[in-house]
Amino acid sequence: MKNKEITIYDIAKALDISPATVSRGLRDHPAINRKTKKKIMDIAKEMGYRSNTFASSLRLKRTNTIGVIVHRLDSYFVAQVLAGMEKVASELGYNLIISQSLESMAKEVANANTMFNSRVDGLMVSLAYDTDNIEHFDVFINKDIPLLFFDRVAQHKNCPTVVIDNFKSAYEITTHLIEQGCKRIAHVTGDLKRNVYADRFAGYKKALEDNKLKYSDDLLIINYLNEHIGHDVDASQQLLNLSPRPDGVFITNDAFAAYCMRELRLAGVNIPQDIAVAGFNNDPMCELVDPNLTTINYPSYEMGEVAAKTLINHLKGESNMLLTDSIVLKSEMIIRESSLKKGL
Amino acid sequence: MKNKEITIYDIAKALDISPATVSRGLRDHPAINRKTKKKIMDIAKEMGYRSNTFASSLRLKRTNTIGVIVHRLDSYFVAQVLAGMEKVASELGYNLIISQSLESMAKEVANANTMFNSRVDGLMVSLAYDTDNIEHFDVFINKDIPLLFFDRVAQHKNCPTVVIDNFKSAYEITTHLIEQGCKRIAHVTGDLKRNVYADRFAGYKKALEDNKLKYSDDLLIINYLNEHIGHDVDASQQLLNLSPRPDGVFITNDAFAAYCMRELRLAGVNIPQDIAVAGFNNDPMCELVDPNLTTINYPSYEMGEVAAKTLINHLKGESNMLLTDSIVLKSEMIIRESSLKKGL
DNA sequence: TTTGAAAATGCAACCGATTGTAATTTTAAT
DNA sequence: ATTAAAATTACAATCGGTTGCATTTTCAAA
Repeated sequence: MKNKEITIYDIAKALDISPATVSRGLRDHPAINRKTKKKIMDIAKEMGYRSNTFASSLRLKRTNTIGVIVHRLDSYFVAQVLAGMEKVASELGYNLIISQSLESMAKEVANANTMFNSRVDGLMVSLAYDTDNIEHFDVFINKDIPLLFFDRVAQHKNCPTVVIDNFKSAYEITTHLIEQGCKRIAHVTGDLKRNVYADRFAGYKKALEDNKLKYSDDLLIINYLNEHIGHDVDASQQLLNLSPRPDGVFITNDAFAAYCMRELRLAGVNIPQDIAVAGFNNDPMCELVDPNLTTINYPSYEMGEVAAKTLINHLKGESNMLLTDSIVLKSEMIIRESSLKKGL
Repeated sequence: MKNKEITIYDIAKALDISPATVSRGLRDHPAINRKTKKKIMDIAKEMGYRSNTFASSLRLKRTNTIGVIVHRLDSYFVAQVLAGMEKVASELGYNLIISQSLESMAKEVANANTMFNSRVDGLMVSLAYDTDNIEHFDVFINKDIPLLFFDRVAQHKNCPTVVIDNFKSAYEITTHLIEQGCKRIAHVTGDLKRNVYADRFAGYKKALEDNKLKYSDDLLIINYLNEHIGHDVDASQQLLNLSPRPDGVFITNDAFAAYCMRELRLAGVNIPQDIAVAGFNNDPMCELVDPNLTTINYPSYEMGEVAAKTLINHLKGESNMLLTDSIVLKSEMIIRESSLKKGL
């Protein structure tokens, strides 16, 4: 008895009206009389009715569900973005299905397929570390399922992106290091296939140029930016082995910057006197490490909100996101001790 | 044209057989001839068929979807648990719907309702900070939708739990502090409504007793354990204001312990000489702060795997989780500098 | 009271996969 | 070649909500 689900047919029978009327009444259709609606609503609540989403989805061919693929859940930035997305989605009546690629393109492909088979109404993606082609998203494009990239984006027809100006932020923070007296600034970053890293690298390089500092390839250290990774020959060793040693370093990820700072200090390096350090993201960790980490604050929660809002407005037909190429959010530098060679 | 979905009827027509045979063939039903199956599979792939989950769910009354409610996504521990769950779930053909309560019971109730309306086949929950009754999960129990708690659990009829032995771990780490010479050990923890905090408190207290140290209520500091919270009168201030000052503190959350360590050091306290500090969880942050943080390692990924496996095996009828009261995973102390007053 | 338009409701088909049971075909034994 | 048993396949109803169109009801104007 307790497992009996109430359907619109049960309600129809109880009120001696047709299921069609019940259906319309529940969805506030204008053709249904006010009083009838009231009766339907009341008895629906009383009987504990809940709409069967499958029946509805089957008929309507939509799911009110949005897929999200992120590189990893275990990241302050990602968690914030998801929180923003979830808030907007739940307000607007959408569910979120979340999966992580764990920085692997193979898993990303698998996730995309799962999302496709789950028939999400739309998809939001931040690419994995090593994704070097995005054909696995073609199925969405081909079926006109709206697709949006955020943060780690790719150019793809009909796909708007939500990003920050990585070039500008990197330029700004590199300039800050230079202003603090750094003459030889290293750059630790991720695979340059990803826009975020490529753009930051470009900004870093431009700042050096504009300040007549020479760039050389040995200053560029490509790393997986994962602080949990094995402690073999890693970025911090490479930094220490540079000759002459750098007097500043711009690391495009706070968690990894924190890890590097620890290694540098273990090697007897003073921060910021010997080497000034700047990170990226404004992870709360910045204020927990010693010295506190200079970084770029990233509007992560807002990025999630904007992405979700854009996609859902498009789904609801309230705006056409295909007309948008990209949405760029504001970001800002936050100066802390790790870069202050000469004070503020 | 490109939006045309292939159904089993299309396949049936193409092969001039019945849809029923196609359905059975696709699902590898034993009554279907090997060759017929092959033909069906081949043409299905060729035509780009994908099963319509709604039609299937509507008919079968299940969704192959499991709900997860966590207190917050932005936590190393939670992210690890989710990763473990996701791995198991995707291997066994289940999708995950994830939502966060943000430590608010109201949001947890809303999430539970959403999950219920999404008709998840099962639900896994780690309770919010301030949840003080769990009636919002009754609907699941009443409909025989399996429910499982992990980490922050509650006693509820027919709900197995997956946990670690918080009492034992707390006892162990408190004893360690005592062995290091601490005589007056404070305890910073969360709301004692939550089992994890209550059990750890009990373990801490028992360790004091067994070592003839006296406990008094002023040593107990209840806090929201959120390192992002406002910097007003918080736990670290309370610690500093204790008189006499404690010489050790056991904080039940690494992120917050790191935050406290920073505040203590800013106040001129030497760690571990003046105050030894121990945390809980083995967040990677432990190795990034200075000094490195002594803690309890928590098998988070495995906890996710075990929880998901337990629930799914139950759903598949391969085992009956209702016979299980709780599954306790191993945890272990990791000693680092923050507690080593006298070395190892 | 009649009438016609507007408002409200009902009918019935449809969405696509599943499954008990009936019907057909194949296989093997007589 | 006959036939019963076994192996395959087909039929048709079902899951619950939605919607175009037909039908009925309401209500005000004639």
